[in-house]
Amino acid sequence: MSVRVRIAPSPTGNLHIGTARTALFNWLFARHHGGQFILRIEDTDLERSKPEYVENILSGLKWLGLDWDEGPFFQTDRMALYQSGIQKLIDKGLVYRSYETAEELEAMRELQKAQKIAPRYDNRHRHLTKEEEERFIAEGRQAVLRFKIDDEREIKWQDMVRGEVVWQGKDLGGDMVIARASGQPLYNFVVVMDDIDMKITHVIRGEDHIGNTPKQILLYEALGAAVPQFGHTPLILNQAGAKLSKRDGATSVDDYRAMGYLPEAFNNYMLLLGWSPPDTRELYRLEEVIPLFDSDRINKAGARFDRDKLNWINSQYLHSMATDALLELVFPLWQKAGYVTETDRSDPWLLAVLELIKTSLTLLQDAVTISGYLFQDIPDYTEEAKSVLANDKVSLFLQQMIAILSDCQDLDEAQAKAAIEQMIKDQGVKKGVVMKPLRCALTGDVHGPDLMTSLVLLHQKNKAIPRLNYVLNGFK
RNA sequence: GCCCCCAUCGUCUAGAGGCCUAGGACACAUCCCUUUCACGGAUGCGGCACGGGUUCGAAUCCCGUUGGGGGUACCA
Repeated sequence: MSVRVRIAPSPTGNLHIGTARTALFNWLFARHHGGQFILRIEDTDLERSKPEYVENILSGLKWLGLDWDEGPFFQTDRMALYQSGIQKLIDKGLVYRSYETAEELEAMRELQKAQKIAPRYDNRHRHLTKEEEERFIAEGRQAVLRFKIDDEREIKWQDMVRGEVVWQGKDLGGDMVIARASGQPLYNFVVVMDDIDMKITHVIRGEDHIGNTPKQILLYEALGAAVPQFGHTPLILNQAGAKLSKRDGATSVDDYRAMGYLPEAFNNYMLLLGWSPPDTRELYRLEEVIPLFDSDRINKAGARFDRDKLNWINSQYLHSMATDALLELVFPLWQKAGYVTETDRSDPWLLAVLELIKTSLTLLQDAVTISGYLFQDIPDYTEEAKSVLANDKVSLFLQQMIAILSDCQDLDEAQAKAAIEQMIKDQGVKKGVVMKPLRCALTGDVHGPDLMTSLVLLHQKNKAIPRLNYVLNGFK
């Protein structure tokens, strides 16, 4: 039987990192086994589901390159299916109508809490007499549908990640509601109906679902369907070691996209959070892990999300990226910063700029901040740079540089270097004595990318001489 | 409270009883490269939660303790 897995996000928020990693694992599992990866939108919670979140989830998965083979399916389109399932369970006598009010259930739980026993539904309406039921109806009560759970049952499964997991029926919280009075079916039931209908063979999901699994297994049995394989992945934790929540700042894939992470890098990082390759290599593109990926190397313990490591991976991808491909990504950012316009797109000078700053990048956005001095007419001079330029001898170097540059419009790096070496020799000073003020005058800062290349690039755009003059004229 | 899951450097992890004097990566520190900042390279720092077993031998198996996490809905 061919492998069929799914990712089933709920559109109650933007694509969450945890969902994205579950999607990644499912996608890899499907690709590894030559199976199908299905996308299903779990929008049965009418109050919290929003169309814009559906959009966000779809675009996020696409951005990551996690293409799906079937779907997206929407649960709200499949109500007829759920109705038939409910009818089936009614016919089998496995569900019953339950008439408690919210207040009654609340009171029940309060009492249980006071008695220090586990809060659970006490199955009080499981065996209602006809008279009792009629009385509730006469009172105008609405009934939910509850699925009977046998307290004596022991449920066990062989988890793909954790091995054997055993659950006692009595710990499942009593008979479970599978549909509201309105007829709206609820999560645990709907998931099972869909997974049966979509012939899902392996359910790989977060550990937070582990307690749902025994309930769902019972539903599979009740519906006379084969139980799929389950695998519960560890959770992604925040810095404090707790489940990632909205309060932890950046938790959606979108946030990371906006911050300047590459999808390849983000995938690579998520992969390493909870899965480990068979050797010590850390950098993998998706296609490369397909042959390697399987559930047996998924870790059991939760993993903290570590920005330092993500940053390092992102920088590795950025540094090794082809410069023209990188330009495609950086150009819009430069445009936004006002550094370039559409007509500059094919300017080879831009490639040279990227070539220069590439190894300094951690985030895509760094390409804007780091390259700013090359695009401005006159850079912003830092206080530190100004104090370097305050030295008397500086003007001599700057004037000599102007002379060299004026003589040679298409100066190259070797020539520039030779000229400076000559200058150093003539003056009998150390290299830094010349380089430092020159850097400050040309770039406005004491630090930055290679000075020779910067000089050439600036001169090509006729920005070098004006800057030197600007400094010589007392920053005017 | 109850149930479930988990436990190796600060973080992510390798480790399936002897290959472990516990390996790799990030971070951190130092050095090299270098006009600077980065990049790159080298070195270093740093860990098997604890207590009992089992075994000739345990990071690895078992039990307990502790710690952490998840769940406990007419949410998903």
